[in-house]
Amino acid sequence: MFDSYDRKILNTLQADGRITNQQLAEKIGLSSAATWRRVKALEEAGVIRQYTALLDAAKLSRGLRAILTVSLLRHDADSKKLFEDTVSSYPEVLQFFSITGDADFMIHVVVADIQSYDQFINEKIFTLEGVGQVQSHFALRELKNETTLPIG
Amino acid sequence: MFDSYDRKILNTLQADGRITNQQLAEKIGLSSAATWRRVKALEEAGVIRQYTALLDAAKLSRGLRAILTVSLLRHDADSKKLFEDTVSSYPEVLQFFSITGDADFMIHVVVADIQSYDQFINEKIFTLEGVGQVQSHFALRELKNETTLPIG
DNA sequence: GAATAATAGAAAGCTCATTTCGCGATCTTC
DNA sequence: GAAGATCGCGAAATGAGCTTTCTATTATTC
Repeated sequence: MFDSYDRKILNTLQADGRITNQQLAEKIGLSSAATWRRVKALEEAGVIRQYTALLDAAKLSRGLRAILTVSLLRHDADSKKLFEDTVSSYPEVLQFFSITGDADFMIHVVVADIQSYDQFINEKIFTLEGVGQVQSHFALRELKNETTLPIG
Repeated sequence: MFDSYDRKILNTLQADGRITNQQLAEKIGLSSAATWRRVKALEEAGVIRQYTALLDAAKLSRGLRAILTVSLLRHDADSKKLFEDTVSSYPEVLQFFSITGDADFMIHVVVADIQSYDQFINEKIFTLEGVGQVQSHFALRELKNETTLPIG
């Protein structure tokens, strides 16, 4: 599917999304034209979803990271859909998964401080219809926080 | 701390990390020279940590996302440090937090399939010294998976 | 309200992106 | 194993964008 050049391109772009095409070409050992065509093909195929700037949450007053697990009281399609759409729309929510295990959902939230968190959970979670068990965990330390997928 | 121009720059670069400086300048309403200086200052200050390409995990045979919670049997500094350094070094581990609650750590892992996960947890987690309770949750659906911080 | 410090924009030179073209390697079909 | 097709490469040219320097303008401080 992907050859060694593609893998090098993907790894390099994960490490530096703003590298110039020429530098990328030199790094992987192809001409700049060939490199450019491969990058465009990877974007076209959706392998590269997006380019983004990763920011420092603490420097932007978003120092508190919380992980919530939530169970719903009812599991009919409508209740679930409403819950999913509403939670997805919250900007404080960075990750939101439906998961296996005791809880139904895991929500990853970034806010300024514990006061903001209190406000978030009271106004934006507990007010939702059909919310059952909710557990909050706070990140004490970020030992690793990456987006870089290992490319095999 | 940050004025309206800085916030616009950060939001725009989060949405498109490879936008040209000229397009960015036009979008936020400053000259390209002024915009360029602000972007460099934000990079210098570490507000912008990194530019990266976000890839599609499924298209790269990394279709299984698991969340583990782990407790350690001993909590002396050396045991913890060894555990933290080792787990951080695993490429399958994208996020790794020390958290509040029953468990000590939360680990976010991306692998190809359930066989790879079995291999990962048996060879790379259970083999570590002092690992106690481990719980695995699997992501059934990714309802939201972003890196975009809300800028206030 | 004058002095000082920041910050803006214009212009210019330099770098880079993107396209077009032709070549060579590899695969397919007979 | 030869003819044709296909694919992907690199060279070169053009247009677009980056980065710096210089000057003007706008805030800030006393």
